[in-house]
Amino acid sequence: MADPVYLTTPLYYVNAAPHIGHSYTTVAADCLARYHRLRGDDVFFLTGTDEHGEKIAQAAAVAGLSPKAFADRAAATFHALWKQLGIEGSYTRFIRTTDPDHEATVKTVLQRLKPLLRQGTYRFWYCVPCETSFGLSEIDAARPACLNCQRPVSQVEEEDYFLELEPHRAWLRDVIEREQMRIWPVERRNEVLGMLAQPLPELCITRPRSRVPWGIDVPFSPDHVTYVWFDALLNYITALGWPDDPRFARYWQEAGAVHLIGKDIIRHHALYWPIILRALELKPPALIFAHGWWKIGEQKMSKSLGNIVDPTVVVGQLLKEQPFAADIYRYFLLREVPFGQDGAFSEEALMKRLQDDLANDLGNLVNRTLSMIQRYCHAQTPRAGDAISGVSGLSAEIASAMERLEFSAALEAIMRLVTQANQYIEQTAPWKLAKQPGEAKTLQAVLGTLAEVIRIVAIALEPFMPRVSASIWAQLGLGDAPRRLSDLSRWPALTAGAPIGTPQILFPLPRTNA
RNA sequence: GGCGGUGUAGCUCAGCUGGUUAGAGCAGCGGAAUCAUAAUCCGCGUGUCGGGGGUUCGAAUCCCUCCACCGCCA
Repeated sequence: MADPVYLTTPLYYVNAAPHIGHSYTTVAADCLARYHRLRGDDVFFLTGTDEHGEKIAQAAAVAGLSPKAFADRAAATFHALWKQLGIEGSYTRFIRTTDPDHEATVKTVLQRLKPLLRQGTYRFWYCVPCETSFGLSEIDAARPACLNCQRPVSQVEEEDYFLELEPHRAWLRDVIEREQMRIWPVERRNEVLGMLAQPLPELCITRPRSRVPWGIDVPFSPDHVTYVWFDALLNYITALGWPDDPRFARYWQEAGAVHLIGKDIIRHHALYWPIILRALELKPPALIFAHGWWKIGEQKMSKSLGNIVDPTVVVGQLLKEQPFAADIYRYFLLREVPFGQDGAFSEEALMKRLQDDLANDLGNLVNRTLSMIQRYCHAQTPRAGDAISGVSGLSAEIASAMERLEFSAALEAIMRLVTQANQYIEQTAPWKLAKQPGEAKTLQAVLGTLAEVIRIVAIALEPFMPRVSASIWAQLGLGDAPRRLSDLSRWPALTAGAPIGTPQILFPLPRTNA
């Protein structure tokens, strides 16, 4: 039967609008989810929003809203973005940490862990004007200044509940070294192992309600709410209906979780999370993949620099002339940089990918082929000749790339086939064959071969550019026929004589006025 | 300060456990073609593989050291 797969993005913290980084993780997860579905796997794909904590309460106050109303609005923004990027409908659930089932899960977990918790004193830095706290290690004790406003911060103490991590350190190191929990890319794994070379401090998992009122109740202490990260991580099991839902057995225990995250939250996912799970006697995730950051040109993206890239602007404005703007953006994110490394976003780089890879190579290949079929074959699918050389290895190449989450490598392989098809056209020169009546059969075979290649490209592109893939599919006249990964290695698969669809320019480019 | 990483063509990078003339994409230069969105295709790279030293018959690939940059931890 179909293999279960459990994929997650982090729950995005709703204190700020979604930016390119949020979209990166979700696009990658969607691509992986689509790939698995194309393969026939049974995918549970989870994303959502993280809505508790002091920063949300603050942002809400600034907006003049209740925290919940603020979070509602923010969650809607994320929803809308995923819709725009072709991801809505792909995720199995959009979970919010304010969802009732999640709050119930958190409370259940706290009850279960209560015997393991220790009450103690939590020390941290606090900026009174910002109402923001910072961990002890975040602030330079020699010059204690707020990370937001640079004003002086002071150390504060409060009574909280702690979960001990140190007793689990040796176990965790073992689990990572034996690859029972994989951490990719390997640099991140090394970092985590580095963290595990020293004793782990306790994890403070509550906050006093008096200071942070916006959080999930701690069932055994009316004076406390749950620390937002502790709350947020648990979503991964809430969504599967832990503890009793059969989906939990299927997707968590059987499949093993694949968590896609940004490298900034590796600690929470690779240290805290598996230990929390162990305390609950649950197995750790199967894979944590921490991707890199998008820099803007040479610079780090930051609020203070004012250079935050809003995907809505990229898709809705920069690419507004494009019928497949979202797919172009997706292609750029997944193709430009190997997953795991930092990348540089720029309008020039985006436009270059659009023009070179998509319009000139891919779009042109589809268009020139279909227009020749229209002209030379009465718009009927010709019978294919032999496959061109790049076809046979593609399936394995994609499989091996996707297994390692090397999205850019998979796209590179697909685009290599596109280039080979363009080369094939030059070599066979169908327009010359068309002028030689004796070559009619060869002409048909050549164009049939090209149609098959385009069919294969369309299937292979589905996870990356679903709408472009669907358009190519329609242009081939395949309509509602499902795309399946297994058809990647079928040759030929098209029905000779079947009518093709209407050719459509995939990536219209403005005339170059040079 | 501790741990780890990186430094290869103008740019971004591949080069695994050492072995024929060090590669790709992009950019650049020259040419061909006209089916196609002036889109495509072909040809062209003498790079001190960061510096120095060492191991080896042989090193970009191993070891030492120095320099520069980066990450994580403290």
